[in-house]
Amino acid sequence: MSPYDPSAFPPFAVTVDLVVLTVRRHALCALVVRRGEPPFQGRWALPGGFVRGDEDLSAAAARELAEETGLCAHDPASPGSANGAHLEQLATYGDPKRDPRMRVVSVAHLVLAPDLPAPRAGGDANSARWAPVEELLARDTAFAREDEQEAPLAFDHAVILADGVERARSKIEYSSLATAFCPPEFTVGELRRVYEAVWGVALDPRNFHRKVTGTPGFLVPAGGTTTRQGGRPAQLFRAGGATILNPPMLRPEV
Amino acid sequence: MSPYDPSAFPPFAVTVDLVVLTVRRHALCALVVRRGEPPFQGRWALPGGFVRGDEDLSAAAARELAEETGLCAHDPASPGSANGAHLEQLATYGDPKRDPRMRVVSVAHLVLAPDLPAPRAGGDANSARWAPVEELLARDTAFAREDEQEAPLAFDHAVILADGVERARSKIEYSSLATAFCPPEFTVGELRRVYEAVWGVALDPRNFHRKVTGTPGFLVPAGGTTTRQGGRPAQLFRAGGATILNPPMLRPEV
DNA sequence: TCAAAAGTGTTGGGGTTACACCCATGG
DNA sequence: CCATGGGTGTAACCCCAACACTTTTGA
Repeated sequence: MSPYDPSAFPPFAVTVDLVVLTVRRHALCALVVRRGEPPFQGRWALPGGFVRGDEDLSAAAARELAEETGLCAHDPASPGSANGAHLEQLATYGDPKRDPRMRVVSVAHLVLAPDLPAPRAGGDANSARWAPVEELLARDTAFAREDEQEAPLAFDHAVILADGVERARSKIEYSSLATAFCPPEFTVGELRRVYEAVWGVALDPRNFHRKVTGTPGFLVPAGGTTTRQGGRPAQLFRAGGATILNPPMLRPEV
Repeated sequence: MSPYDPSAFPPFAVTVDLVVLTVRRHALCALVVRRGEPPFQGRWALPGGFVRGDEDLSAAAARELAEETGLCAHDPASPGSANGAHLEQLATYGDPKRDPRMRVVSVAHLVLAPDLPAPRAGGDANSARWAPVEELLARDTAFAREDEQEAPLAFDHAVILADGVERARSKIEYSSLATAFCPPEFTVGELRRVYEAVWGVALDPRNFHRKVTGTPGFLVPAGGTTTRQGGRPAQLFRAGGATILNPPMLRPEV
């Protein structure tokens, strides 16, 4: 049996699905789109689509991201343009029955973006929204056996979303990834509120300040101050070159 | 354009590749097989194969593992049989040109196994071996532009291997995964030598002992002692129920 | 003046490092 | 007896949690 023989292997459809996270109104939110076709018609789902025949996986993810949000992805592996959100591969989901139509293997990607204007989904603003993660995942469990319409996300997207959220939660512990949720210039307090929203905990502002300003390369002063959060003016920072945090930021144990 | 239309998406071949790691003679080793066919005929490659049409990704990885090594995989997600090696999904590689024959997306998996008798590759012992990862990855860079025959692993397998090794190196920091490299019963010294081999560093035996025995749930006494390492008899342990280590094991910085 | 947020100083405790020291076996 | 690895004790040190306290703005 030659490896060139097309009958030697079954054909698969390959897609990318996106877990796009942001922090809005002190809550961790994910981008979801409403499905216009069966299966799961009218239900919310993660954005995504087919990988093209000549396209790399990360390129497909970046393309879908641009199509759905207008965001410009910044894959650390292939340093792209600025203004970019963080993009990384998350995991691959290939259960034979995950799509009732055919055999689909989906390579999920994780995107972390600063707070943005309302999303657009191919120009249709009604069919895309930022939803609090807590709501999406709680609905998954609590409403599962009640109302089919209020049930989980389409396909296995609740699992993918949960995996993406968990990845984000652990990765901001030991990396500077939390700055991907912030605008280019931000204050220490704004960065702290990112951690608090993603982890769902309260952090001591004084110790947090010492920690992040005392880690070399994490933050660099941007030269100005702002009072947009009220109170005493706060120094503005940009993300520094450091990508890993050692020692890590400690997450309080609930 | 209906999603049911087969012409709406290009067909892909989907494979699993395995990064199977073990510790032999105080060195971290990976399982490689010799390719019998072009492309890369005669070169070493990671074991792997096509995913079947009705098969889950982790099931395909476990099947390939059994076929190549006789190992029984123990996927934490789907608790299987005992005697099992640790198996987890690593990452997915889908560059359009990674296989010159056709469009292949490979879902790489990471396997951690205790030291084993010489591997068998479909009964052919000559075509499979444990190779020190240092050698496999050094050859990748040092010999790349000299002798084509001594060049890197086939396809993009050097990258996949490097990613798998990096995953293993970081994961033993904050999890009890290092015990997957040990036989069912092992001593603290044997576990320490696993860490030393994977990280390529020397650890203080006294502090290591205190650390692992002082972490609740990491190790449970198995009730006996052994002198197989020489010196004073050492207590035997089994892996405890704890899977995450908090605080983590600290890796000395080079 | 007061509330709110930004910062700094200080103290106590847990965990790690480095190393002195003892224990138990095989050769 | 001595080399080898196993295991305990201890002091210095680093980092973090907790919290008192000062600074600087807007309302």
